[in-house]
Amino acid sequence: MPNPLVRKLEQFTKLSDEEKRVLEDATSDVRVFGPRHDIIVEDDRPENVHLLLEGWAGRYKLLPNGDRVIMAYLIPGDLCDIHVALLNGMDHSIGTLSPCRVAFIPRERMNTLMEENWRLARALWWATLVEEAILREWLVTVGHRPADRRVAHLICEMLLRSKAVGLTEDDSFELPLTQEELADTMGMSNVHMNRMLQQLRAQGLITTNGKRMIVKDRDGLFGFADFNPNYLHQEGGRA
Amino acid sequence: MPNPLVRKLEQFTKLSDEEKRVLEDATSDVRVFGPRHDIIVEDDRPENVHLLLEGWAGRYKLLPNGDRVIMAYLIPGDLCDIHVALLNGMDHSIGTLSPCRVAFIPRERMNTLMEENWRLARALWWATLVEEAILREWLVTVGHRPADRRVAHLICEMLLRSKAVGLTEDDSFELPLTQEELADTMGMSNVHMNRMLQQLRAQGLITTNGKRMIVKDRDGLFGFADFNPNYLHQEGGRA
DNA sequence: CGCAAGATTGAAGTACGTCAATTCCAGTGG
DNA sequence: CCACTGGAATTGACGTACTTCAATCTTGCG
Repeated sequence: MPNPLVRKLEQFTKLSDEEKRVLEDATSDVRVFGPRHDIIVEDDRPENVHLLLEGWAGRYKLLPNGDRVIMAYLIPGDLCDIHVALLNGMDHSIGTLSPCRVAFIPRERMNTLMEENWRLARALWWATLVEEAILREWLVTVGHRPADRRVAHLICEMLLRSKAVGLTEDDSFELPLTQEELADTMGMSNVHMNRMLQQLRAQGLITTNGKRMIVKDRDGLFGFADFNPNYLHQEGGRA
Repeated sequence: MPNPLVRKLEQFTKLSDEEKRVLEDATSDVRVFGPRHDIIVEDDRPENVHLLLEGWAGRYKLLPNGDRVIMAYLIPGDLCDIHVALLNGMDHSIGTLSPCRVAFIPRERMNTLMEENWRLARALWWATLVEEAILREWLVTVGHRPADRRVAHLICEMLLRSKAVGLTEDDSFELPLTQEELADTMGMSNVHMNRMLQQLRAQGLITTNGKRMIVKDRDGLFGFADFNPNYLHQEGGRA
């Protein structure tokens, strides 16, 4: 199985064997977590950068009123926190959503790796810019789309992101989240999330089978969600 | 007047005279725009990176239903689009909100500049990570805070960001936006934005004088907004 | 001084939240 | 193999924070 980070970065630029080796080497310290387990919490200044190899995790904050806000989903190939290689500390927490396999990369190692190899640094930067683009789209979705299209849009995105790391089968993928977690992500109540999912099923756009999300009418869903995948920047990078 | 980009990056790390000179040199091609003028539009692959020297601009998208969504405010010192130095194209547009002075930096120049100077590249990367952190906080705000606190939170942020580039006087700053633009930012109607501003005035937290926003009770406003400035990463960078 | 954009107000509708049951289901132990 | 259990999904009734529409009032500016 190829390293999912390598796979992801190669969407942006071809990596040399040497570069791939460096990345592979860095991801040798692998640890396993159960679901709902914190990897880093706010204000930490961890000594490691974390790369998700298997499972889903999420960035989140807890509000004084008790609300949990999920601001991003992390899937295999995603780096949790190059931030800490550059920023002062975490302004949010990261926790697993499903069981996960996570590679721990020492922060210093990451730093020298980037300093010594501009191409690699650039590829990693590219990955954070894509993350930022996703965040912008979520902001649009949460702020300006009605609840049903919000849910539809999220499903479209996670279908494509899952596909990009080889985790789809036809148009279905594992969505290992509860409706409450989905609701905390899209800024709505779990009750309403439930109703919107039912509606999408009734519209014939999706089916679910346990934790598996099956997109029955891909074009229909994309259209309904007003989904433009350009923000995922998946077309393969610049020459 | 010092270059606002230099000023900003020095929040992260001390720059050498040589590094400052390189940045100054790069920002020699300056152009002026009136308000509501596009600098880059979606799907562009512009030949220049744009640095805001004076005025306010915003990242936005237009939705099929006609909604305009403003996803970020750019103020002096902010880079509009290092994205295009790395990504395939713009997934959103950038337009001025007030009259602006903008420096045009050739994309290729930016690329070689970063490639040749890792410290500078790192500082620029840091800036994009801060931007990402702001985006996360907006997502929290828009998705999970009631409208009155949403507005309050935005005012807190823009007060601190303005202060960081020397654009405040006591606790007041220029907010050159219409209520409709503010509403498009926070995902609410202009009518409701108007009412929330009135409420904040009635609570004695703010006053306005034309386009000037005056924070009358800073602690009160911070408290009401549940504002934690950690996400702005303004304490000065790592050693 | 006059005009257009922006700010403000009121009234009426609605998409969503909250609360509280009830049902479903995967996992566990007997 | 089945009964038990606790979390998740689902349902219904009801309340409310927002939106929309439409009018009026204010302000900056030529």
